Amino acid sequence: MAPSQAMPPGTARLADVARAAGVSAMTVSRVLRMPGRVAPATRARVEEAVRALGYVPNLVAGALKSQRSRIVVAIVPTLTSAIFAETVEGMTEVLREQGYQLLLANSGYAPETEESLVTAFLGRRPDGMILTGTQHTPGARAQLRGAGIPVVETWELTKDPIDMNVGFSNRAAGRRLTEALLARGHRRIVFAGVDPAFELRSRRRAQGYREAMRAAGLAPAFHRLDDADRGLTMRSGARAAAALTAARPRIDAVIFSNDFPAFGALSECARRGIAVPGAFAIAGFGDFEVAREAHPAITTVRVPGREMGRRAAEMILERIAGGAPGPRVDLGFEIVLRDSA
Amino acid sequence: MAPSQAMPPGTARLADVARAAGVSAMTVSRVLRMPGRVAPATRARVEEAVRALGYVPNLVAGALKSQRSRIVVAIVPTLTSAIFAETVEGMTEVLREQGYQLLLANSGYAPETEESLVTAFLGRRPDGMILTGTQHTPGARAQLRGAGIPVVETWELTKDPIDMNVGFSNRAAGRRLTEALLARGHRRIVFAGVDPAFELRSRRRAQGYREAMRAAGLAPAFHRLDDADRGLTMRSGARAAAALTAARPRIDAVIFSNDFPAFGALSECARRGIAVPGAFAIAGFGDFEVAREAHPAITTVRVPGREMGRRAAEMILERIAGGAPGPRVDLGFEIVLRDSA
DNA sequence: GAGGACGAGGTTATCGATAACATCCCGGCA
DNA sequence: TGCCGGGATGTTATCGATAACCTCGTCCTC
Repeated sequence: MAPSQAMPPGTARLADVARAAGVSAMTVSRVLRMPGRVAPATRARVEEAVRALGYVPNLVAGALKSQRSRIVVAIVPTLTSAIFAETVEGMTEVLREQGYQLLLANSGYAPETEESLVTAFLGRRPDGMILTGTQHTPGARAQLRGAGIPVVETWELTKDPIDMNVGFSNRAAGRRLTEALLARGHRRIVFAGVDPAFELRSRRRAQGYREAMRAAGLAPAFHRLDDADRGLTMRSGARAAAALTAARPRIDAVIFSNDFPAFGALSECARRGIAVPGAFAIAGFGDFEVAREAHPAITTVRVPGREMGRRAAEMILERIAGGAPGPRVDLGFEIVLRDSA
Repeated sequence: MAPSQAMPPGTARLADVARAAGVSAMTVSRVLRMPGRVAPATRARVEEAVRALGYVPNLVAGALKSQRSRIVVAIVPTLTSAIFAETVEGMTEVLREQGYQLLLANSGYAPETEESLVTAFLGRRPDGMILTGTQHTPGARAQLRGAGIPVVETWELTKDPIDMNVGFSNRAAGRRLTEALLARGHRRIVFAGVDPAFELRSRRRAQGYREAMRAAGLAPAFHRLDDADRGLTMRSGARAAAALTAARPRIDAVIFSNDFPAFGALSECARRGIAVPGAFAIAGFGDFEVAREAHPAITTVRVPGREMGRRAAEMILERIAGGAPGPRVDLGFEIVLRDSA
């Protein structure tokens, strides 16, 4: 008979399978979770019954009794930035192998939204939580500390993590990129980013930039991108280029806090017939595909997006398994010199 | 006393709150879910107790008893394509307002992976499921039909949906875009997409393209993008441009099944000094930001990514609430003529 | 041949909330 | 005055699985 004849959802329960196989419910449960501990003949009978009934274990019930939900929560600022999407994919890859599932939400870069998401998700009793950045409300921190589950903060390094931390130094990246531009002979270099009050990561990069400029005896300058929604758009970069290429005295180079506005600026220069990097050099951040494929290709910083997701998930799983991974992992970054600066 | 003093996770239960407030557990439950049915004075006492104990309702237990998980599952091919990410964001926006949460996974474009995800997720007893595309294994379809939950298939239209369907006609979009290029005087037009065996949506677009070509008395031609991982990359478009611009007789225009390879092709032409659209016209699909911001800007098809996500979520919620939304919603598309073709 | 170690499987008692039903109390109306 | 209706709250019985504990053989060892 067909495994999935019409049946009201959740019709088959563990007990039904047990009856069909002539064993106890516990034995069925064991077959499903620890097949090694059941005699082969019994196991075969149970597996057959599972198949015949189209039984799908109710993980909700299992989670309640066992106090392990096999769910990990991830909160990212946005999914539409390819870079966070990669981090999320990295997480799902690792979690899926271990039978864990990912509950996802985006905070829209707002810590208050993040806090309310944390509250709501904690109700699911997740086995772990992965956050983006280290900027969280005191309420969110308190709840997470109190929840007693492994927590990983990603995309930045901090000395005071809620629990664990995997990322890279945005500040060092900003500094090194600036130094690279200085080495190429640029002097009047501007940093363009969103309102630093909102985006800590971008602020850190700007900070590194400033250090490098000052160390070279030059004056740092910040240009604020006018992204209403804080999502870093190409358009905002184009507008920035329009403004900055007109500045006098002439600006040599602009470092954007993200490859998208950097690309927008590059395009704007193409439209205006401004030579890049000859008349105006451009650098970005993130090493998205568009930076590699643009013409000229964009100098940028490669960051370990997917790897951060994988490591974060691995750290959570290791802790669940009873291990004690180091609290802080620096995955580094890489300056990628291309033609645009 | 502080709301969140150190406490073993999940310490406070409904019963604890009830005791602290001097009421029964049921009353606390009512305050949380149907505040209107509790006398104001009682409600205030309960709310105070909730706050004092830092109580977070255990949704796992609630889901088990009530048979409503307030979870909706979404399966997308990939998150790294900005377009699916937008769809997912649309879903989370709508679901969050109603207290629902999104369980997410990516199938990597593989129907078999999708099926195993469906099985795994069904164990969570979700209240609804949203899939991408209409190409699913028989096993997945059977499970979903049998699960008795609302299901929405997105990004395509089908006459035989598992349950509900929201999308647009990829075929009509392909046809209309081709017609637009024909109207602009292009004759030798090639369609470039990934292996049609894998990506039904792209195949449908190619089909529309073929229809338009034949209707104009022209021979259609397909160029296969060599994307190993089926993720549509800019790089593959660049390689395609390298090959196609060398073809003799000359090719007038190429329609890419996605804006990313279209952009890659555009860049490759810039590198080679080939005039676009003069010597080689390029069109894409999706209306991603890069299409709008590239120079020249890319002619493409705007598709309602976010809106599909929102509508899919709304349809699920409406069904849960007892309504019966129409089974099929066509959100249309829009041809966006720009400079590249 | 007794002791016991171990493998296989069963029993029992929850996990924490909520649906369904029961109770109580009070005001209004005949 | 007595009865009824309904708002406010309490009681009871699960939802479906699993941790922890227990039983029963079997086979090995000294």
